Amino acid sequence: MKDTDQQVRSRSWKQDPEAVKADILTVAREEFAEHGLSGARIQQIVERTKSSKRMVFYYFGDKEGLYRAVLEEAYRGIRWQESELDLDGLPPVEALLRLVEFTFDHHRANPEFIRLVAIENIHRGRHMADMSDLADLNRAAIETLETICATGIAEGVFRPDVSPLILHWQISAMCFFNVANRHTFTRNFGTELFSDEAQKDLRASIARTLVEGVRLRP
Amino acid sequence: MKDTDQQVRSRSWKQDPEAVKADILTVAREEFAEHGLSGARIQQIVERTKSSKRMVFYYFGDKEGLYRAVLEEAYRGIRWQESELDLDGLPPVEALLRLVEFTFDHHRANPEFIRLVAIENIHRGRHMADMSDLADLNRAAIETLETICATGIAEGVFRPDVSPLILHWQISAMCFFNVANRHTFTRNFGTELFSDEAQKDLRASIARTLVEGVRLRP
DNA sequence: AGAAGATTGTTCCAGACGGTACATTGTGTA
DNA sequence: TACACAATGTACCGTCTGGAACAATCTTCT
Repeated sequence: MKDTDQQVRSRSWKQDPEAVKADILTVAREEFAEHGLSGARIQQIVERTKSSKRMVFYYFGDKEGLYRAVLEEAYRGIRWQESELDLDGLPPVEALLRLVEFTFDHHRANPEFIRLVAIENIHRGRHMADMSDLADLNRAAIETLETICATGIAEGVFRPDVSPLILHWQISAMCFFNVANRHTFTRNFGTELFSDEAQKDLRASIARTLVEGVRLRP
Repeated sequence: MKDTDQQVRSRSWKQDPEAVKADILTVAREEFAEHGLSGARIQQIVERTKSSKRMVFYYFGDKEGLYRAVLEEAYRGIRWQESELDLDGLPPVEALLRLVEFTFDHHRANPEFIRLVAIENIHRGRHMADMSDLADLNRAAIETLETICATGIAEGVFRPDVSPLILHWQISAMCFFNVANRHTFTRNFGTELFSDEAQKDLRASIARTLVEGVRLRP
């Protein structure tokens, strides 16, 4: 019994349900993000898995169940990453600037998630009906902006009528579009805006736009 | 031969290929916008048509051919509508404001088109490869903004470094997101921003943001 | 009228697809 | 060890789907 082989896990050497589920979810996420709910093929998912078709239906019920699980885990993962950002103590303009830049980079770094959200919107959000635990995470996102706005207004640098929700909406819009609509935009207007340098400029540009949009003027 | 029955058309009374094509395209557009390329069913399309499955393949080759035709016509239709807007002679700030508001309304009024674009982005714009005649229409969109920006800079009300392309990108981002991501946004943050009145405010808010973003400050 | 090509109807199919039945093996517990 | 249940392998199925074959009918041109 060398514990170099079997780690701290009390699990056996042959069956590992959690690992199987995780394996399936990882592959399924990629396939759904690539081809959508109807476009993804269970067979194709299974082939890239160490598991079998049998197990997919065993653990997730049906195709939609698998899709829902993928979506839910995707949201959880993303929100968790977001919580890494700490803006406490920064002056409001600086905080907003950082938040925009962070969101921009964050979206850019997670195109698979963006695709899943776009796909779910095509389905009119039908599959998010009962994802109850998202509420807290979303509230956190808004609260961050509420703090920034409150401070900004108090210090007299933000317009007194800025809406944290609208501001969040605007940040999301810009950052989401940059990833989600990259392809059609490129086909229509060229790749000009999507080189690494151009993206840096773009990021600065939208950060500025959003900051100027909330700034109070004498 | 009463010409109350047959209009000016020199066509016969029984065969009308153009009408058949148009009929198929209309229904196909709705189905593709609703379910995506892989999700749409040819049978379902045909059932809502006065025509038959046979004709779909006769005129459009295969499913992808039909999809491509739908996409192309959708773009053509939209751009044509856009050309109705006339901003000549307006002061630049006013012109930009109007353009943003017009785009906002325009996108909102054409959710089917927005969905098609979102779907095509999921496919990485693969099906727009040879839609050559879009180039002109797109250039027109940019040229409008170039004029506005040039005037604005000349009059000293716009920053001298504004980029018409980036400005267009920003306008598109906001207006597209409002329609495309409505569902997931609603699930996450409530319907608050999507009542008719709230949309009015939102429209004003993004118009202001974008205008302030280009404004030159002393 | 009649040939030639365009348009349409009917019927069928080969494969793919999501999902299931049945049997077997692993595993924690008494 | 023996039981009960969870996890897995294998093989199979009914249906749906995009598409094709074959044949008939319109329409135009000579």
